[in-house]
Amino acid sequence: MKRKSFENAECPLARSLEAIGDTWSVLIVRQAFAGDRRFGEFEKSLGVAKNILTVRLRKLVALGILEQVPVEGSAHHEYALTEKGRGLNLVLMAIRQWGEGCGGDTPYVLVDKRDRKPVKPLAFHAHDGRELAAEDMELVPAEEFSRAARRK
Amino acid sequence: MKRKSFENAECPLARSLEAIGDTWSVLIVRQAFAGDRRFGEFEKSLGVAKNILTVRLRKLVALGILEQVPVEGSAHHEYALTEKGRGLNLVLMAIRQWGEGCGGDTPYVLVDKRDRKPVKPLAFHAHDGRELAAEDMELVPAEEFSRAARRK
DNA sequence: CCGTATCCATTCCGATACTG
DNA sequence: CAGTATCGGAATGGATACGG
Repeated sequence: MKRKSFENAECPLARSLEAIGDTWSVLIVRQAFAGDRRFGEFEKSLGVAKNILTVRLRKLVALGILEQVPVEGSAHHEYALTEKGRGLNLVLMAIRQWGEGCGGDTPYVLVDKRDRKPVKPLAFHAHDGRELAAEDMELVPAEEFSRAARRK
Repeated sequence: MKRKSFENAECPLARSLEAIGDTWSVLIVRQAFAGDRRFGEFEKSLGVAKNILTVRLRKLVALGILEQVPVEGSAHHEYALTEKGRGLNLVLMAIRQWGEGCGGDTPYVLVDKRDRKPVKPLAFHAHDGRELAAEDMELVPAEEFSRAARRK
């Protein structure tokens, strides 16, 4: 039977997974951040079959994560991250940070270009700047929250 | 042919995807954060087939993301997030945050339990606290970084 | 209530050959 | 170089029936 789709899920997590819940797509985005732009670059750096790459690129373009930009002097084009696509950097880094925290070695360090110092690990911060643990937070429906805020 | 495996990839991102690059696994973890603990709870809240749920739960346990805890007075057990599993909260929230930033409505708000105020959006911060954009950062091999640090 | 076992349709993945 | 077309095998997903 057909695989269940989460496109119209009310949960933003499930909806996002429709976009990036696929391994190849994530890896393609990673390579896009690494500088890959051409079809052949993705193909070589990922070792993925052409047909699969074609489908994935199309999907990412359709989702507004990549966009095709024409190349002057060539009939072909390149794939560039859109604003939306660049927003995935945070997600990718969160995943990387999690993976490194768990047993593995740490082959990469994220550094500030300006002073070459490592960037702080991602963490939650309260409105006043306090760092928050997962247990200190709660996910509430937006509607309920705005009602509570109004009452205040 | 067999699907390519990224278990031994040198990239922590690819390795992590082996663990959480699957839609059902992520959704199961989400439900675990939401409070689901029993097999039947996951089954009902996700509407997933039993056999698939069985496989996914086993995988998550094998990966050290969930653990089985015995239930007193019952022959059965519950599934609880491990420390490693709880670390995924940041990843899930990063994905949710990204999904919300892109066109969709924002059905949920993450609030501080203490003062009920919304938690700050996730962002990168330099060592001195400055907020950083993706373009201001660079991912460098750990070895290279420690060499540079030593030279300083 | 918590799984396991089996069956079938669909989808996916990789290789290869082919086109402009 | 950048795809498209096709194919076989593998894995996945869902339904259902069964067992402790």
